Amino acid sequence: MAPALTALPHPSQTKLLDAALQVVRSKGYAATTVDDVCAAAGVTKGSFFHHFKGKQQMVLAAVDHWNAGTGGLFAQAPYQQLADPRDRVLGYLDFRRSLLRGNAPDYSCLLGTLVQETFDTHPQIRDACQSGITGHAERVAIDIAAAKALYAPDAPWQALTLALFTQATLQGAFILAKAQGSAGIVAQCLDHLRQHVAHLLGAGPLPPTQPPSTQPPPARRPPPQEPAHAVARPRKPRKP
Amino acid sequence: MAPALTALPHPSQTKLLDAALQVVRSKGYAATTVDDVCAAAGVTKGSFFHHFKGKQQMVLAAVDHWNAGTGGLFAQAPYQQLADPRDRVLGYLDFRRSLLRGNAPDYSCLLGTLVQETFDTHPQIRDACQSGITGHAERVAIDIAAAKALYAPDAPWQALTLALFTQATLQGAFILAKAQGSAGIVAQCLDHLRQHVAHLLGAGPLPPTQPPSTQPPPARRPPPQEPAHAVARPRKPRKP
DNA sequence: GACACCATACCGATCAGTGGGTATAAATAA
DNA sequence: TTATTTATACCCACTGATCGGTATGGTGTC
Repeated sequence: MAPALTALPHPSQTKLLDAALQVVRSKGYAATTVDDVCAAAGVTKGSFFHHFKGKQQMVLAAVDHWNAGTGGLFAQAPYQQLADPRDRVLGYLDFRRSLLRGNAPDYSCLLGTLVQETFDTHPQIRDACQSGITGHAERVAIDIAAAKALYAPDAPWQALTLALFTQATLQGAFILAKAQGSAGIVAQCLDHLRQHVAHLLGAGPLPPTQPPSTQPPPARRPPPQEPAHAVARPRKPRKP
Repeated sequence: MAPALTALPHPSQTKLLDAALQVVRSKGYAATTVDDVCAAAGVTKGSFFHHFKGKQQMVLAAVDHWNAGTGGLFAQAPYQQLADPRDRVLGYLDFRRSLLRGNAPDYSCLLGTLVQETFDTHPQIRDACQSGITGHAERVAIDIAAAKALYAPDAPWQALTLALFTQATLQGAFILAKAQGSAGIVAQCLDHLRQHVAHLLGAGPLPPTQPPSTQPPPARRPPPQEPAHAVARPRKPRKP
């Protein structure tokens, strides 16, 4: 399906989808009511059912909306400019860390939240989440595979499996962050993840680009030394 | 027959709690109805509300029931008999792998499923899950700390943080398993996790207890005794 | 007036929870 | 011994509220 020249989405529709991203990540799918989404978007139910066939179809559209947003976010991220694929892989993890602002509904993943409670009851939602997660992992795996070819060509592990491992760790870290009400655990998991990935890719314990920064108590930002590295404050998570 | 000081739970109550573990892990908290649990337990609603004050209180009791069950499971596990704490840590990960039988509702974690959709709306449930997850991680961290004292006393990482990292990876792997309808990804994540932990604890790439067995493509669980689920597709297309 | 968009009242289904009843058995009174 | 009370466990019909979805009508714009 190529929506190249299809109608530009109406502002109300975008407001509803943005609201859905926030509400669903806060309350889950089943507990999210249509009225919740309408209230968060500032529109009425009539508008909702004008733009969407029903709740499930709206959530499927929200998954596409999410994939489009995150896809653009990572495609534009500064780490993509790094020449060395290993630097891009580690830069990806550091970029993930830089996104940890606000509360769990702001930085956690819509797809992981959704699939958890719908995998057995809503096959379409499950499949949409599955393809979103796998698609993202495959994009990460491209850089991993390039780095592996350079630095660990004979290692027995697979690039896609390592990419899925990073996604699993992030998804699980979001769960722990929700449980303890703090994003600190996500940063600590990213520390371990970075160390493991760096080790698999032949980087020393102190990588050439930056120290791994395994400080348990706080979640401090690692100061990058890359040139074109402005403050990564993009526009993925919406709403306060 | 002198009963214990604490009243022995009635069989119907235990049946309801066991049913709740299964149903909640399948459908999540909000989508689980009291009638669902009663039907799965083979009792009626009257019995349900005789034993529990309401749905939320029943789930809180189910969390305790879960913690008691898993606590006993890990306390009795054979790896606990190993003398070397590092062997116990790696044995714990291998034991987690051995639990991957059946479908996602059978091997995934109640606490992670619950906290994902209740952390913002049901603080009591969130706190119960948080203490359950943290308590389990702290028990794992005891062996990790002992192994670290033996094999990596000066390493900069913390035992509890590594234990939480293992929990995050498992929780996230469960999410991916739900998305792709297969437990293979959990086994692959456990391979990576085992390698990272072994590396941090100074163990060689080939551990002494068992090979890591990184089969990349299918990673199907070999059907042990059950000839039942040759095809893991018993999904019921529930009406949205 | 044709159409996209939005507002509001309403409907039908669902579900947590209740009210009120039965069954059984142990303890207690006769 | 028999009768009565008490307590636990259980069942079922019902209800009040909620929520997804609909019906209908209004408003602006081409």
